Amino acid sequence: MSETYFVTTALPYANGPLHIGHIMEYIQADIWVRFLRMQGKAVHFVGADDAHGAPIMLKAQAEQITPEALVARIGADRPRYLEGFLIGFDHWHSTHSPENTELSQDIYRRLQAAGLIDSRSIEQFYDPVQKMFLADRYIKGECPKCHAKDQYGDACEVCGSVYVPTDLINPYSALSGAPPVLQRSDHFFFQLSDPRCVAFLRAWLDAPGHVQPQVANKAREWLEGRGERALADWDISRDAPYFGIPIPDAPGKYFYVWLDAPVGYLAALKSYIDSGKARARGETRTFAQLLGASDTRQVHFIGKDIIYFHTLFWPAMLKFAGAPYRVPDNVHVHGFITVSGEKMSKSRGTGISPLRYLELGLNPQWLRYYIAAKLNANVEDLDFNPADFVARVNSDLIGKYVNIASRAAAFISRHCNGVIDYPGGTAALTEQARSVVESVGASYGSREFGRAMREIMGFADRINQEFDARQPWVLAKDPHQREALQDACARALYGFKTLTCLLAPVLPELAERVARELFGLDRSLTWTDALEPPRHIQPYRHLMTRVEPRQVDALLAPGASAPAGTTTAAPGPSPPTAVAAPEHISIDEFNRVDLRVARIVAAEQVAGADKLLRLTVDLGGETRTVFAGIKSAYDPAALVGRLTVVVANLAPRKMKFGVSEGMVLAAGGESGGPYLLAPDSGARAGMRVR
RNA sequence: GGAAAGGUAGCUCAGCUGGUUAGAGCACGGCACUCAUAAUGCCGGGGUCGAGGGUUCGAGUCCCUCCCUUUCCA
Repeated sequence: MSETYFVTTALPYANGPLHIGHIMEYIQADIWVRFLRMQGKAVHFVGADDAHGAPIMLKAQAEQITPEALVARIGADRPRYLEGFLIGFDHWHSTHSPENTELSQDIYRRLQAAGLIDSRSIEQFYDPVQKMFLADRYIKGECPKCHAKDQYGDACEVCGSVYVPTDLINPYSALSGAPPVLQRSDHFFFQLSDPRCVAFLRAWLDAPGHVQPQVANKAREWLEGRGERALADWDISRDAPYFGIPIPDAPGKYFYVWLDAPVGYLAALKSYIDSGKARARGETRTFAQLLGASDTRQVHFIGKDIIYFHTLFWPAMLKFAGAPYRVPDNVHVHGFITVSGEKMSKSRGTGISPLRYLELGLNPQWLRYYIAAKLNANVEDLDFNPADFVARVNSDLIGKYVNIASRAAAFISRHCNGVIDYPGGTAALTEQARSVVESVGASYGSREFGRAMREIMGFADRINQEFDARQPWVLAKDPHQREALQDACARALYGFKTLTCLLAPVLPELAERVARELFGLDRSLTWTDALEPPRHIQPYRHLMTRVEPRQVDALLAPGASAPAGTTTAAPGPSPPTAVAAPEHISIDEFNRVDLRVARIVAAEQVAGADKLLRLTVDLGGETRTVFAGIKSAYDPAALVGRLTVVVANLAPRKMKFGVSEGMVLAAGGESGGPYLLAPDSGARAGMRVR
């Protein structure tokens, strides 16, 4: 029996919608998976939401909902993206699940039994207002080196120095603004520095094929670090309150999110199998049997930012947890995607919104092809260049590939009644195609998709050249030349079928249509179909349209990267479309509005006002009084501590109850409201909103 | 600061262990063709292969130095 592949992609954090970087990774993995399947391999391809951790807990808190509700809302959005880009996960799960709890705790217990879990008392900053320990990123203060203000607890963004939070001068909690206090607590550590772990990881990294050479080098650097850079044990516990999985026999302690996140790969597989879905697709083994089988291949696709976790912690955890857990067979690392050479940034709103791409009606296969054409097996960044995208897709897919069917099929339908015959025989053609098929297969297998696309398009070029040389449009005018016409078109259509098989992993929908509509098959194409000459066709129907530069312009239009409704897809009636869209304003006009993140430090009823609350807001050092008409929807006590957005340069307005020095932003309409705006966790009072 | 990856035609990229006049696609110019939702074919212009040294009979390809870009240092 041949191998069974268990393939995963990195789990997206469940605090926001998927971005183009996620989609690129999924497309990469999906192409690889589809290729394996076309070759008849068994593949289980699963994903899940990474649902735990402090950021999700805090974001939920800010929105006044439970973390479960937040995670469920985000999770409900995933299928739109995955189906939209034709990403064929067999199953999508969540790390906030019974399976993940069970597996994480089981792995932990096994590591404990192996003597690799250690407990130590550590001293850490604690927020007395929020009543929780603070991760480095939630502590700010003055840089001990260059004395820049408001720097994070781990590193200074101004001078670049690295330190620990306790080095900060005048530290304060980014959550409450209160000065944090040092407090002791027992933490659990996974002893990565144990000689057994180090020896194992060394061997694992040295064995060829597990990871790309550059990745192994990077991991070895960490592994062999000396002195300050020495490999440290891994703090895997967090104290309550924490949204996570409880640590067995340790009340008030939870697994650090990065412990249970990769276990989510296994939880997704287990859920897929236990739910019966896998059985329905022919997988009869149990979770443990499948994982433990010697011919199973566990493969993870990840981005270069999380190499550390996937090449050190994760293999070591699995190794020392023991059977049936298996050490990853491959960790495939890719680079980032940039847009016009610029790094994608959620905060700056650059990048491409996948949802908007779909909403604008762009064909997902265009993007799949473009990404495939630029992807290789190295850890290199990939640039999305709009003009290049249009040129590449139109010229390769429409001009070269689809055009072959379009120009040859009409003759066969018109003059040969749809029957394809090969007066010149097919042996030579098949031989010619075979070398391409083998070469492209090798490229797909090694994830050299760019090379595969070049090889495929080179073949398409040759088919067009030959077709041209035979001048079938001339032959068609002479009834005595039917055989020559037949042969010319048959060769082109055979080539087209081969091309379609080779492109099927990238263009699954198109390949499906070609198989059924053009060649009249009642099944999907497989890899061996590439060398099977077609014998008849049905009338040609146009297969794919060109990309209009206009569409790409719309995709990249300012503000396009953050479509409304992605994170707040509230059910119920959609906003009244009758509201006239305001006239366009220039970016300069928009920039005149000084929007700021503000922390509500006090909120109180206003005597004599039936709609207003008096809010005291902190704009990052500056305190303002703002009156807001949100009394009907909010209890003042519940507002204290929340972050929201205010117009900071609104002219002060004298009201009956005092002067309002700004305006709080809230959404509302016929269906309800007002709903106060809340920034994502990580935003801080005083930040400019743009 | 340390490290990694990259810097090849206007754009996006190929160029394996060093070997004849450095390639492709797109874009551009010309020609041909008209079957194809103007698609296709042929020809052509265009590169001191980031800069400077070195090794070699010979370097885009190896070594050193420097410059630039991106990223990582949990």
